[in-house]
Amino acid sequence: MPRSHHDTSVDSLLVDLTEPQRAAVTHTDGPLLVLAGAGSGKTRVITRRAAYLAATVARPHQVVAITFTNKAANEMRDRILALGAGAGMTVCTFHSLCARLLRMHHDRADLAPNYTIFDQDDRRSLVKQAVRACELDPRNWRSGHVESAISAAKNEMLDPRAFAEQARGWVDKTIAGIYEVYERLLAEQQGLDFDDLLLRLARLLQDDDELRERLEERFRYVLIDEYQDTNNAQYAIAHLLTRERKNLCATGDPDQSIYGWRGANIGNILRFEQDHPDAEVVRLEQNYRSTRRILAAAGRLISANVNRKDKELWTENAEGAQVRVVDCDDAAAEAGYVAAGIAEALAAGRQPCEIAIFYRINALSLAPELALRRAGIAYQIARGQAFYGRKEIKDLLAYVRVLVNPADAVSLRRVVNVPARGIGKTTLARLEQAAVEGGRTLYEVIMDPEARRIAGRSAEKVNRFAELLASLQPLVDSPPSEALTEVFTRSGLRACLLDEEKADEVPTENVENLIAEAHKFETAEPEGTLTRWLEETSLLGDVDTVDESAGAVTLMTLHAAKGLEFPVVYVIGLEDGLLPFRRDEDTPTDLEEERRLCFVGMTRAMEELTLTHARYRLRRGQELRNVASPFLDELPEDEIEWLEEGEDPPTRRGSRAGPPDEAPSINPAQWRPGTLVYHQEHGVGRVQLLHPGSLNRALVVFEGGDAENFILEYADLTRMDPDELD
DNA sequence: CTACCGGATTTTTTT
DNA sequence: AATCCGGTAG
Repeated sequence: MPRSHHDTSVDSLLVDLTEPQRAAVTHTDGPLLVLAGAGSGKTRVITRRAAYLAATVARPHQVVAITFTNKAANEMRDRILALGAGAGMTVCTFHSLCARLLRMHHDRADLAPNYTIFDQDDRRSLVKQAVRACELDPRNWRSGHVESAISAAKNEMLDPRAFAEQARGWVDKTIAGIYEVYERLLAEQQGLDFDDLLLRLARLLQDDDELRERLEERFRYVLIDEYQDTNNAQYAIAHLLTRERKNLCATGDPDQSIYGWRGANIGNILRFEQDHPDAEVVRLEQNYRSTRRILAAAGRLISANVNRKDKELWTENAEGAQVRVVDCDDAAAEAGYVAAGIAEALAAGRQPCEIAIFYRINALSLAPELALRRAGIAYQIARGQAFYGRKEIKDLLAYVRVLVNPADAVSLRRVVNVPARGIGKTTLARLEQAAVEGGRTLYEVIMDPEARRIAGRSAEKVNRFAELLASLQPLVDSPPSEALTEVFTRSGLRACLLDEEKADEVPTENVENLIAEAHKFETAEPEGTLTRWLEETSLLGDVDTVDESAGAVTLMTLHAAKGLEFPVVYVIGLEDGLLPFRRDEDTPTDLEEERRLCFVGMTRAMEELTLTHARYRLRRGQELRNVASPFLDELPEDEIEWLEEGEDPPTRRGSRAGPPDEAPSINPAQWRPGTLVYHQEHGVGRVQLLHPGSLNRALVVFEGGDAENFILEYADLTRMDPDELD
């Protein structure tokens, strides 16, 4: 390639950058900290810099860029490729980098090559097992607390012994015991939990100088995004990988640190300059994303944080509309307001993918979902985990996991009697006992014709199960989609689902979608093994499933929203106790982190931002009076427009424009006592009583004798003509 | 061994 | 409200 051509392409990487952006991009060797405010073009800088490195001082494969989510990684990879440099660059999340390196160097890490990644559920079940093994009452040692204690310990890079040593009270000492057993169980099953992925790689790099040097040689330039949300293990990895060359580029924003609760250490970014006295520091404070008013509101909010480096974002963007703050009666009214506003925006020409709804907790998605459905507006929820958490999906995955890693007893136990094949608790307990006594895995015991006699009357059933497993085993070398399809049929899962399908064909569809996903994986990675696919699947995050091209409004938690942007944003549930969140009176809240979370949500908005609050909200089944979030009082009045729901809501002002409009308005005349209705779950019923009001409520009694109160505007009730009966 | 019932606990946020 | 667990009955 002629030299001049080369130079032009490098120039084109710089030509449209501002001075600080260019400084960040062209800094090649030595530590670099990019303090990038929200919307300051950080991704642009990272991608340009990666491409610049690959075009000047490094080969693409010597650059590794680490992001927070897979979605961010994919986008970044695409953008770098689009710049014409960087095929072969490593762009991935911390977790997937760790998973891959540990797999590659399993021998040095003292791991089985086919180790499996244990997710939250698996971890829970192992913790429970550990609690039982310690002869503690599972009711007093609720897994939630123990799990987070163990996770915290791992984030601090404390092994069970170190944890026991620093344990103060009796509670911690007991947890140390559980931790130890948990680790043993995990090791027996060749499993690593999410925290282990980081911890084990950090330890490996610490202990194995030769490997560390090899990896340093390979990854000469390390870029880490969202550095404010790294935990101690990630911090250690970052520094171990850059020990000789110090080519560590960290980008982030202390004001967007929102993962303290899972061990993220905001100190990592605040200390960067002390860690690296020779570091170049670039500040990006011009915002290209939001209108002036949105930025002013968000900036005022975040300035209320005391523990904070002062920083002022500015923009040359238009002033824009005022930020709307809306008081609503209850969650339904709030959702109705949001849905109506969205309908109007769509009517005005907005695309659905330009609109997002954020909330503090997942439970808040329910009301908006309902309202959007009633309004005929397509939406998607960023909740990838939920899909993989489905029963039928987990069951199928468990079979596949057993193929990949027969030592995985959590999965084996899950499938041993799914579909029901007459191997119950007693039999399983006997088999497990035999396993413990013989120092073998549960799988080995099941497969061993001798030991199987232990099963007594159920021996024949265990026999057949063993044969099934043996016959499935060869599928481990098949392409993932094929393995899944075969397992689905031969395990009897498919028949079982079809059997139950009478009313519900969704589970089968879900499995089909899973297989389709596997197909996609094979296309992208033709050499991809089942093991790799499983790995990728277990490391999928919630945001990773959102699809801009889906033509749908996006709903997600504030945490998931980090790094994204939308022209139109609604943040709902701005109530004291919800945002800022308060679990209960004696669990302290990190108010500053909550405020940063709110800040993150607000700064996702490019043009229109609406914050809503409901005076009454259902919490744990009870309706509670809620006070508006103190954060709302911290906003600058000039930039805010306060609205009462119903005062001048953006309801049908162009009444016929917009999508099929079955919006939350019903004709009360169509409803009277005696009206026949159909409900998905309860079947056919008859309206008994009506309570008209701003929302029409109705008491419905169903054929089965069930009686339910519904809000007609939102309930999934279909009116029936009398002659439709029978 | 399965099926069902009542009580307890849950979710705050996630790779 | 919904799920999950343990216990009991069949």
